[in-house]
Amino acid sequence: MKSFTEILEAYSKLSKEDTASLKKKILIKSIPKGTLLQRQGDLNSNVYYVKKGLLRSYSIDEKGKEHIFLFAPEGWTMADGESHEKPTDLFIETLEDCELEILNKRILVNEFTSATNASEVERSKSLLRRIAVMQKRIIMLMSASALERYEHFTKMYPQILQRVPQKMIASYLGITPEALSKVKNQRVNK
Amino acid sequence: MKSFTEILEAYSKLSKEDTASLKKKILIKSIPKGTLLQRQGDLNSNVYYVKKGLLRSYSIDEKGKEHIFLFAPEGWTMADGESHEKPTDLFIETLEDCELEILNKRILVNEFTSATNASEVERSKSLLRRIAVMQKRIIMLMSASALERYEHFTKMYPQILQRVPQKMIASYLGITPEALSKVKNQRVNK
DNA sequence: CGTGGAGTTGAATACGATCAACACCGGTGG
DNA sequence: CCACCGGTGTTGATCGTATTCAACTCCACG
Repeated sequence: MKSFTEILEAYSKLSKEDTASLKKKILIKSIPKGTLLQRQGDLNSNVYYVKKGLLRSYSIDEKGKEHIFLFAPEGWTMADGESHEKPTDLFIETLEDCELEILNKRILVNEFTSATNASEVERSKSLLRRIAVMQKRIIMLMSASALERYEHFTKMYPQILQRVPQKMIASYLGITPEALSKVKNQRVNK
Repeated sequence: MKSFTEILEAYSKLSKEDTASLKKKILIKSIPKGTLLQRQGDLNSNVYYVKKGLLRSYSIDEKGKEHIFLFAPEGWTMADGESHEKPTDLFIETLEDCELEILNKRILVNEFTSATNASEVERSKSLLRRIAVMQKRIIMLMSASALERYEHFTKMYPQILQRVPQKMIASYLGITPEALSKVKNQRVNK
């Protein structure tokens, strides 16, 4: 995975001024072990490229349990949040002393969108949305019981619920059809 | 979510010739319920935009079990595979009679990369790689036991294994620290 | 030293998987 | 028109895996 500056250097078609101005906005920082870089609910998140050290991102569910979402060792980038407008879902923390390249997401989006074309922006947005959906799914699979997953699904995708056989819902939720059938009964008895 | 043609129409900065040539390559097809559009291991995959109907993507694990990865109703796009060079991980199937916009991935990549700048291509690639990782993680969470997840982790991320406390590995795998400890014992007794 | 976090072990429990039997259609062919 | 069939969903009994809770060891670090 290439670092921000490497990407910028590989830039062939962006103008020199754009490249230079964006490059100025990348912070390079040394940050000690155990620092919280971002917390759940933060607006205005950053993107981190790990030059040295190790990061983790994690969420804390309603029951107070931590779920690690991703480790990012040297050469990886860590980011969270579909857009720079919505609050983040994850905490990001240094697990070792780190050297990081830090790029503010709002700046990233603004600079890039002005320097590039509409279709690519659209494409990126759609990929980011997809990532956000998958991220929520992973947290769900790690933290929620069969019942909770089902209730979440019914809320999120009522239109799909009525159009596919139950066993496929079960398969999507990661449980057996029998388990789903039983879970639905528990549910009406409340 | 915008359809391919809508995106193309929103295009402001791509040249007219590029837009027109790409537009020609989008197939619009009606496809009956129950058709397999793509199977696990296919090369040369497509991207599908659902104008009408419903798609599902799923994988089949070593034990022969199906796991639904995603439903795509009207207005969603369905795609799989990090790049057009690697074999796909998923089956894609129509669950209803569908009307689809179909765009070949290789064509998409070739046209776009020639018409856009290096940094955006780099950015897209990095997002696609991230999606591929998450996709594998979801399949893993749905299909693998604690032991299998741990063994997979040790193979994939040996460098991380030695740098973080075990309870964090457990948290990443979606199991309790106690369970991980027990799983490791089972393991040496073989 | 002594204290607290990390890891291990064991016992009891809970949750979902598996297996088997059965009810309920919806469609097909006799 | 009805009988049959396969697929879907339900229910119950049993089993297995992971969770929970508690006790204990072992360091690392003050």
